[in-house]
Amino acid sequence: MLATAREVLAERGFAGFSVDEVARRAGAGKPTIYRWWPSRADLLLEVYLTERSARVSEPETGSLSGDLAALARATLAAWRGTPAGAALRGLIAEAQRGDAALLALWGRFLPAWLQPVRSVLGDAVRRGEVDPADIELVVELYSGFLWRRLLTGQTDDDRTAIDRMARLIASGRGRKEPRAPA
Amino acid sequence: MLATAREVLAERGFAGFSVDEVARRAGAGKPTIYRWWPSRADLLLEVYLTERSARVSEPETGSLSGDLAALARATLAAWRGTPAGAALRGLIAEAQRGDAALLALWGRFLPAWLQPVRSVLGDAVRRGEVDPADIELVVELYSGFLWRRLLTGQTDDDRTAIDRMARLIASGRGRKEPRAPA
DNA sequence: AGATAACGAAACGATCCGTTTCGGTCGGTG
DNA sequence: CACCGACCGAAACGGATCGTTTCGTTATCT
Repeated sequence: MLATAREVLAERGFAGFSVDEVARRAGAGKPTIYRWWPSRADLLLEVYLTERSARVSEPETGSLSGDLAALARATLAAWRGTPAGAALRGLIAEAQRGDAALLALWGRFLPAWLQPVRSVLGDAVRRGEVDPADIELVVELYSGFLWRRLLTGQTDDDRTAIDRMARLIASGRGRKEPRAPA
Repeated sequence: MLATAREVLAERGFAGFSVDEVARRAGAGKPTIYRWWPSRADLLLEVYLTERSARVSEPETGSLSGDLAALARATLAAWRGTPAGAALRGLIAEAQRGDAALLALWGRFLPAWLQPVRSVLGDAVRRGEVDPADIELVVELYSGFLWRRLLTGQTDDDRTAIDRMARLIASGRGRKEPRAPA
């Protein structure tokens, strides 16, 4: 079932992803699909989560900028090479309808999605590389960078741009008084 | 006509924005709407452009971080207080369908949208505040920050976050070798 | 005044979501 | 071995929306 959804997303992208299409290909009835997933968005979400958790693992390069770059590259690779990218594009697009159920789903999904970045940032804080007060800023800039690339279809592995992004974000100059180097 | 579209967007957001609804309220026929705008997205786009060009003007604070912060706050204010925010949310959502015409529209719109940031960055380059090679990075981080906020509904005037974002982005530490101050 | 173009209203074809209905197939039971 | 009930695929339905077509009316221009 999920396999069929993945297949449709991979072949025709979010544009060609409809519940009817998935049901047809799976040789299943729509009621059966709606038995397990309350809405199309839930189906997209599950496709994304399974796909992504299987692919992206926590990097350990020793520096925040290295970790951020590795994480970003792995995420983009997963978006590029699996239906995860199409699924997330669909989720973001659908969330703009403002449906209450969608927003609830979103509220549960966003923190889960941000978990790897927060983990990497936690390490950096422990190393004294980042002021805890800067965490939210870094999370926002990092996710904004990746989402914008996803939504505009730029999921290619642009190493130099990603490295620059990671270095700038990790440089931590957002505070009024930069900390003296340890 | 545009006034009615603005009104619908303002009252019911992108969720309640349909061509039929606009036609009904305007006392006009749908064919008349489609005579001027080839698709719903074009209508959204024009609402956005008129709304935004009337509101956001180029800041001149003398520093890149100041300009970026002012620009970001003005943009968020326009999104918050006018139908422009709802219109852009709709445009971004609709673009995810991958329709060819949509992508063409997007290709013309994105550069126009980025023009104010690029202008501010041009000033900073002339002042020697920014390496021209960093322009794309700053543009990406700035737009990613704002879009992410728009798409998640966080259009409030979060001064401290915006200032931090502007300072970090403007600090220009993304290069391998930071330029020596002039 | 008469012809022509534009326009509002309504209906249409197509697509899609999410729900309901129907008929057949499989399990377990007396 | 015969029967009953739950599940499921298929199909149809109701509702919404986009973009198009048709039609009668109105307003404009000659």
